[in-house]
Amino acid sequence: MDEKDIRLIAREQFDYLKKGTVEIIQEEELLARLEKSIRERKPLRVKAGFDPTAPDIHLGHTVLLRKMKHFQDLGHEVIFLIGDFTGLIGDPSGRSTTRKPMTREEINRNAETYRQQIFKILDPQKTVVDFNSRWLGSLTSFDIINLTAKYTVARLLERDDFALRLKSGHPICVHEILYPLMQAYDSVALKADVELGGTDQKFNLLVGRDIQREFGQQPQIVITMPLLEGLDGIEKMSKSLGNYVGITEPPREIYGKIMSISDSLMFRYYELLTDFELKEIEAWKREIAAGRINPRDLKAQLAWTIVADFWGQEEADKAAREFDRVFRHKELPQEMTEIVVALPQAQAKAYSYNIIDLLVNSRIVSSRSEAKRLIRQGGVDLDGQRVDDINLSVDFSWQKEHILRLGKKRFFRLKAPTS
RNA sequence: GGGCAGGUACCAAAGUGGCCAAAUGGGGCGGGCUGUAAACCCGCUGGGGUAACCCUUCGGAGGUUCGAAUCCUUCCCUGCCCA
Repeated sequence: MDEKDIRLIAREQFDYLKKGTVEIIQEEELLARLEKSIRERKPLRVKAGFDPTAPDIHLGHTVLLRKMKHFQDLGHEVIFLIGDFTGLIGDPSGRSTTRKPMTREEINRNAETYRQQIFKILDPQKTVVDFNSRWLGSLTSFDIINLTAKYTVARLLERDDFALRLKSGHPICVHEILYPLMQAYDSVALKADVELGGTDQKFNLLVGRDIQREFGQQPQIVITMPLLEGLDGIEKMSKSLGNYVGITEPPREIYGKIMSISDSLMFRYYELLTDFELKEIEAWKREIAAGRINPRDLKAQLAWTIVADFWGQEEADKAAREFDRVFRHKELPQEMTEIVVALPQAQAKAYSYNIIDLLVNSRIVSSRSEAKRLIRQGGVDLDGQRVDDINLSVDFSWQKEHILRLGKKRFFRLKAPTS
């Protein structure tokens, strides 16, 4: 292979990798390193760190995972680093308050869940899963002092999160300041060529470059990926905000959640979560503006595609059918949560139960006040009839089951006790 | 170690003796409109009660008072300034 070919292939790889990124620091460095990798037949070491806080991987994570996959497609070595040690500290990124440190057990459990989930996207054969406690856990106090001596307080405090907290009078603990240094040291330990992260990680990733240089290594190339907005379209997708879609959620849930996003968010999701070409997506926008495409159909295609990614096409078809059935044709879902009604004998009068008791005792709602509130607001439906009387008694003596609907989305099949 | 300012519901933030289950905004939930859209409009958002009303809540624990989120004591937590 001559130099010209090498340059050509490197360029091709570069373009493939650049798609969807926010920033590559530095582009020329990446190009140069791709060339070197091809020339020496040595794959690049690509690192991405994950905090073991969320037991569920959601679509937000997949933006990054998909980029990791792209590196794998090109034969590079991808290291999925579970920050089990740094998890004990808590990443201050984007935080206005100190993160609560996790326990060892929680971290282990979450780490295991990660392992089980990431291979829905990454190639298990080509993925190295590592834990940073492997090296961080055995650093001596001396090592740590030595590490901290390589950076200044001012540089650590200049980052936005800290500056903001400092200004608004929120506490910053010393261990939080140390976080970026620890993450940077991961790059040293792994001799990373590239580190991937969300845009919120930019600061940490850059510290990695500086620290690697201090340790006599060539600084890693930093690639940042956009943060995916959550279902609300405003905040970033996160478990704690509850605006997320977990990749292990049932197909129907994923489908439904995607269908509920706004049209503008839909395009964002297309861009970051599917392999559709940007050109095609832009064309759709024009078609919608011209009234030639119903955005609903496009959204259905998005929902289908995402479900198919994680559950296969058959499940995606099923989810789509079920969705149409329940929400377009207003029919009952095929599967509903079944609840066997069981009330204390004293309250059971010939298998006739008060609606409030029914809701509370079957734990569908958490208090009697809430049950009343729901009924008064017209949010409770029994066998297709809106319940407007909070004293309604539900008869199970001749009819063995009832269909209960709460709001628009929650369905229950209530069954009489079998005894 | 000293001085000052704070800690209010899911979050932010008013309230500084009774009119406070606690303004307002956000979030959430329900209804309307719709494409389960989004946006928008209306309502609800501690618990018990059909209701009158009662019970629990304003960092923790005590106290003053007929009555405390509000006053006092003490403890815990946070920020700022000084050392």
